[in-house]
Amino acid sequence: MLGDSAGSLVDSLTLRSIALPPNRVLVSEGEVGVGLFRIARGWAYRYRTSANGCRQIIDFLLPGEIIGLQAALLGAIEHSVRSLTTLSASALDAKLFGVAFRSEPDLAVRLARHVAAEASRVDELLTVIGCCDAVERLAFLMISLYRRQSGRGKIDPLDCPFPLRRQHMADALGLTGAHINRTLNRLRADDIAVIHDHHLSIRDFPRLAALAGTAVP
Amino acid sequence: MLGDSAGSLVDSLTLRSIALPPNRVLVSEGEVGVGLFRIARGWAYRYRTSANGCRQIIDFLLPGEIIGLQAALLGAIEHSVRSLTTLSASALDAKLFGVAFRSEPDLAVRLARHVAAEASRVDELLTVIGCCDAVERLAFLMISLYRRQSGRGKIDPLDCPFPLRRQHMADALGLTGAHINRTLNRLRADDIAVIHDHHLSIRDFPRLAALAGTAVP
DNA sequence: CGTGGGCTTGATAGTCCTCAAGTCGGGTGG
DNA sequence: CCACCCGACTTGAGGACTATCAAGCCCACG
Repeated sequence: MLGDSAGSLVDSLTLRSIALPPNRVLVSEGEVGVGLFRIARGWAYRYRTSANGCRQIIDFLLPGEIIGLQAALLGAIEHSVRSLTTLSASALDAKLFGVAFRSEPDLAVRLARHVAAEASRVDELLTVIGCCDAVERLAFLMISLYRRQSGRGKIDPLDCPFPLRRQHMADALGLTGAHINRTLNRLRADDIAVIHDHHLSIRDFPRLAALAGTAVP
Repeated sequence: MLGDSAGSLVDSLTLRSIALPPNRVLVSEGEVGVGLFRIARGWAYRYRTSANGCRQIIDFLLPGEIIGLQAALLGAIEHSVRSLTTLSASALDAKLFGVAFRSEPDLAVRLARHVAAEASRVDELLTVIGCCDAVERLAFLMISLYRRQSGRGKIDPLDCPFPLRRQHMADALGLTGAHINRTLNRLRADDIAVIHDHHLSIRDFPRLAALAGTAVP
């Protein structure tokens, strides 16, 4: 997500590498010394826990992306982050900000753009949850994660890794695991898309895209 | 929302002032020459239209806040903005960014923080819509808009302007106008909060805050 | 081989939507 | 000044979608 030229500076601020098994906490809501990481391999997700105990997944984080930017800017952190798969990441020095904003305006712009792009994705998810039914929500999640992976090249056409459990999809889309299951069944019965063995196979891209409410490109 | 020292630079980049009646478009989804505004008086809101024609209000924008930051950072704009009330705002020069990020790191940080704060509000709204029922959603919206106004001082305790129509609340919370109405009735019957004549009166702050899932401070 | 977690499925119930009719108030034109 | 009209609000009845709860299944793992 960050361009090449930024890589060198980011690399120079790398403190240490970490490796995590799936489902471990990276950052916990309310922490003060906020962590800043860059994902090398694996997926993570960002979530909040509502007062009634229910979890809302806000965004998924893929390799190359940065964890904790929003938190570092705001000082306090309002969400938690967990590994979704086995994860390896590098911890970055928080003074990346001081450096970036003072002496590297291009990197600063890039970081700000990263925050804005993340925000735009959340806007989109909010719109889908607020406006769409279960089939459309699931279609959106599939198309969205498929595109984010294909954007980084080397993706089999119409097939990509999809490491989410039923419960992750449910918590991301404001549904229950049971209903996710029924909805997946419908998508499979209609021969639109199938999730099997942690892989997504898109059988009918145009129809899936139409359900997701996105253009076909 | 921006500190005083930033004001001078922001002011120096003011191009012209505009005034709008309620319910007018400021920025339209998909535009290229993106506008950047700072609200002087009145409220606006930011929304997206989903493929099925339904509208999702993503955030409300109050006096002092900046419209179009996310859009300016990303180049393309993914949402629309409308005036909620009579609105006056100043248009800012888009080269604010070039200037800010190159020669005014403090302002750059502040702008980035503004984007992050907006993003955090959207995260929160997403969590509420994904996890909570109608009463809790409405309570959240009330507390949230009450706090944003009281944060800027001079607010009658437990009473504040609330210029939203039923349909605005519905579109912000993923409900329908009819159900908003029934839910408002319940909050009034339980003597928790009342909306009357575009004003919100909080009758029982602790219970409203509990429903909203926020601490009482 | 037992155990636990994730997945699957059914029956039932609740929340919220849809649609439609009726009310109210403010603005406009005669 | 009054009649009219339109938009916003209100309320009811019925139905759709999704949640809840519970049970059974399967596989990986100890």
